[in-house]
Amino acid sequence: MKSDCVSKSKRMVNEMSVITGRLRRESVKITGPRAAILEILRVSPRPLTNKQIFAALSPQQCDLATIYRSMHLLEKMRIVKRCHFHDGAARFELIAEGDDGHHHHLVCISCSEVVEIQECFPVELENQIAIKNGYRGVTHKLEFFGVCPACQG
Amino acid sequence: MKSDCVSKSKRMVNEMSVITGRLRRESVKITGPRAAILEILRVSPRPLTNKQIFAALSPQQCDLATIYRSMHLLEKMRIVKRCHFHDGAARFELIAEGDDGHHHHLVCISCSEVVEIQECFPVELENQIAIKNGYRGVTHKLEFFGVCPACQG
DNA sequence: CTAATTTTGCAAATAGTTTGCAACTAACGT
DNA sequence: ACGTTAGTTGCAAACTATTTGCAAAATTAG
Repeated sequence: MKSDCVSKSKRMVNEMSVITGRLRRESVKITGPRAAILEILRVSPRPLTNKQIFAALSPQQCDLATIYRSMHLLEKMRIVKRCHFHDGAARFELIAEGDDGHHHHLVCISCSEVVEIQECFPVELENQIAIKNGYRGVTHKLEFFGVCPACQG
Repeated sequence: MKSDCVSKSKRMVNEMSVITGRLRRESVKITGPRAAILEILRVSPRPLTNKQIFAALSPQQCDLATIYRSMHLLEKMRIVKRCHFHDGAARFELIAEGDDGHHHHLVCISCSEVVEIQECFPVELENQIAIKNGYRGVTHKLEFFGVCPACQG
């Protein structure tokens, strides 16, 4: 039995072998760039922009265009989730296997610190909205913004 | 008393005179481009991108850059609200005088039809989130996405 | 009407993202 | 281990949204 006693966080579930298994299953090649990108995301405590991922890679480990292409692929495979903090750049974070990746963030408008939020928009209310308007397959995008403790003057 | 019996919608409150009054009060000049832009927004049933506003104007009534600048100004003055449907371009809609402009949208992922939604994320829940994380001045951005009645195969 | 000041048009600069294409490589079968 | 082959990558160029410098033009106060 492992002596590793890191708290059972989402990150523990995202073992590289689990992810690469999923890739293989869908006959997506596990290349150097992809492994490197996934490793960056795996250890990041917050969603990253493509540029941030690029910067986190060892010098020229892969092209920025490859990161963009990888994120599209991983997003389609539901391995990463795209989120928008409305500063112009998309951000990505790993979705744990088995998790639907649906959660939200609280972002500091001053220092950009990001907290993952478990609370969600009430399902019944969302259903009501869908029914009232005749829409099907309704989902939502929700992000919170405020000033973090450290940035409160 | 007016015989006009259009339903008392948000649009009725946005009389041009009311808006120009606000501009004058803050010594912002009422120029041709600004009046034209505001008129476009006033009659639009949905938020518009800068490019859509530009297209809606009479041929070369104003430059695209002027629209961008105007939207920044109007946003700062809280005359328009910026919203994001996550398709790469910001959209803007008029905020009625007295209204805080806080509401959300339900967007069809197929035809982009937009419905304005009155339901909102529960305040108590938002407060809980703020307190739990020590954040101040917490607000949120929320948009719904689904398939509208007309697009349901 | 004129001065003072703001605003605009135009063009060029940014920033994020996408794409064509030839060179490259992981994965599979042998 | 080795070649085949389809999926991938790097590079550069193209695109889209947005911003900005600056001289010319327009609004408003007096």
